[in-house]
Amino acid sequence: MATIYDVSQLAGVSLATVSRVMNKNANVSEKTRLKVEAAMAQLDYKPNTFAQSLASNCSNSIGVLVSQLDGPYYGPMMAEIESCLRAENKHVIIAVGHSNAATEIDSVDFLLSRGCDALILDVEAVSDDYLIELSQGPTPIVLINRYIAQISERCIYLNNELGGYLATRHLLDLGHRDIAYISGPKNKHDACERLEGHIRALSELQIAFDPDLCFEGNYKEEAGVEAMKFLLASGKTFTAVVGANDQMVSGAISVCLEMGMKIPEQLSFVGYDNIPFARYISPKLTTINNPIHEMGKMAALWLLKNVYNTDIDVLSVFSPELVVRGSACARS
Amino acid sequence: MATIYDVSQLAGVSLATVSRVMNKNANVSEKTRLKVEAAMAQLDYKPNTFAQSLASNCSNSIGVLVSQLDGPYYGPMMAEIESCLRAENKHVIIAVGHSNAATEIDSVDFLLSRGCDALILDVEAVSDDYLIELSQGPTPIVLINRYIAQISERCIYLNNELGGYLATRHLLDLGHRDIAYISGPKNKHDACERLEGHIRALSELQIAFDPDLCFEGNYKEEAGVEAMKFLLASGKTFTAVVGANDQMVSGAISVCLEMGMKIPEQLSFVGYDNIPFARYISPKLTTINNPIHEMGKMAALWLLKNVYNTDIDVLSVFSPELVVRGSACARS
DNA sequence: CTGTTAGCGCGTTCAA
DNA sequence: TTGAACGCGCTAACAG
Repeated sequence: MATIYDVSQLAGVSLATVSRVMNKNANVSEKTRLKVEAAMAQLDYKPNTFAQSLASNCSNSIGVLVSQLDGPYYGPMMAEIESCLRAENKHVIIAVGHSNAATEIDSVDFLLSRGCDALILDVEAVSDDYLIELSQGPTPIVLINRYIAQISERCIYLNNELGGYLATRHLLDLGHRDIAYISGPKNKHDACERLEGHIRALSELQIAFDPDLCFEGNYKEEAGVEAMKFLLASGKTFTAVVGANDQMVSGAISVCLEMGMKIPEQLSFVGYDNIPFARYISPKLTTINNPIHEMGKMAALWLLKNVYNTDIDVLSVFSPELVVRGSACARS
Repeated sequence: MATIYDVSQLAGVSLATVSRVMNKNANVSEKTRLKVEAAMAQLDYKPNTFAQSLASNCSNSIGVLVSQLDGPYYGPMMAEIESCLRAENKHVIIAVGHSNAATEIDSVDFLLSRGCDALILDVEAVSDDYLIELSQGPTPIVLINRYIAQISERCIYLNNELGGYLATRHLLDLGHRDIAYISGPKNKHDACERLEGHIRALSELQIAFDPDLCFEGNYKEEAGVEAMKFLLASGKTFTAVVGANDQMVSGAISVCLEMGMKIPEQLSFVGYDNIPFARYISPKLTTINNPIHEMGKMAALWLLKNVYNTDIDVLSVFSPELVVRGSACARS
């Protein structure tokens, strides 16, 4: 493997000059620059990134911590992050937190020990205080899907409460009054916020929230089937159900269909997230769009701008939006 | 940040000794080892991975190149790879190839330039020759989802032809004789192999393959809807359709459902891959299980064993298997 | 605009 | 079993 030294010899210049042409910025005369570039090409020279990192204390790597890698949710986000960063020749190191505080902290340490220049975190179990303290450390962080007032400028966040509100509001507008709710795990911020939105929509029409009509699931399909079975067995009346994410709704719908129910005629459903599959499920899911890939993009661009001083525009904010498809209809 | 030097001072030993206790193997007396460990703890010492990599020429990082990150397919694989590698304190750097030769090659170069100790590649567009040559380079590679005879020991591979055979065979066994096929892109190995399996099953019963009953899609849901529209409009008779992956089948089913058709009574479907969502689609997909996450695991373990000499057992081989659910029934 | 010279933090001989 | 010394490949002052 050719080193910077070999290049400098071949080009007849010093190490420093070679280093200068590599790192653009400095002033090098056209002539010597061409000489050096020719030498680099001839030797097929590739800089050693470890040496660069050691000397410059910059690794050009970003750590990305997500709570899971399987499931339909994080793929689009990772894809955006990778492509934005890659375009600037940064690389991404991944870690998975499994929504578990110990694992999340361990993952952060892992990423930090790997010398990441910055971290993109989608963490759920860890405390606000931990994150605030972390944000004061030497490595910049950006939070996805979480809002902490003290470090709000580092939070890339969707208004989950509003999304929950919109979902339920849609059903209310369609005439439904008895609306069941399949919640995400109560220990997750987004799950609580979505539920709050649901309750707010209800209260606008003076409808009391009925805890018996609410089932707490874990965001997976299987929880949706459990929830539906529970709700159906409860003997309670309801003409619509809101799910805290599309996966649970799809699980819930599957049990209804299996029982021969007509969806949405007999029961309306509204989901949340608008995962790619939502439009190919039958019936097509009416849901709340969660622009998770855009949030990934924004996180990446934010870092490019604030950590690497790249000259780019960071996107503006975004809001949850209702996507009307076929899983909810007017109350008969 | 404390360095090895600080630790050596505090412990009253030399740099080399500290280095020795970090890298276990060497002989250090119990007494001095404890002294050093105490010093490391007191200083909260964390080794600088760049310096380690530079000096040892080993980065403890594995590059993983997949063709896409969104979609239901690669998530489970990435999850397995991350967890296996992470357990051994290796980290994974990701890159996306987008099934495009230039991008794939660029990604490999990118990963290589990042000093990865080894590469896990899921590439489709690049030639066999390129991969064979790459495998002779200094950085070990493992191929997922691809078989190249000359480097077979580095290929982690599912028998796609057999899977295609099983899918069609199942429909044949159910009495179907006119079977449409929604193929993946013909420039992808797995797509061709699956189709070959389909044709073999057909030929076992002396049924000629009818090109008019075959539509080439791009593995996405949307291609499934296009395919279905095309097949329905063709005027050809068929009672069943095999899709080269679950996503296209779900797209295809969605158009049938929208037209009011009864699935599977009027038309049977068999998919491929058994993506997590397959069991929550309505009707639940009969499909071919593709143990992609196990392949990811195997790739990771193989590297641990062969590159890092970790003492672990590598999994045995696996085969595609039919998963019977509700999207295909006997011909009426 | 270019060259010289120190490090960056650690692994690894080679002696002792 | 331990320590001294060198080198990994590159960046960043500082001089000129």
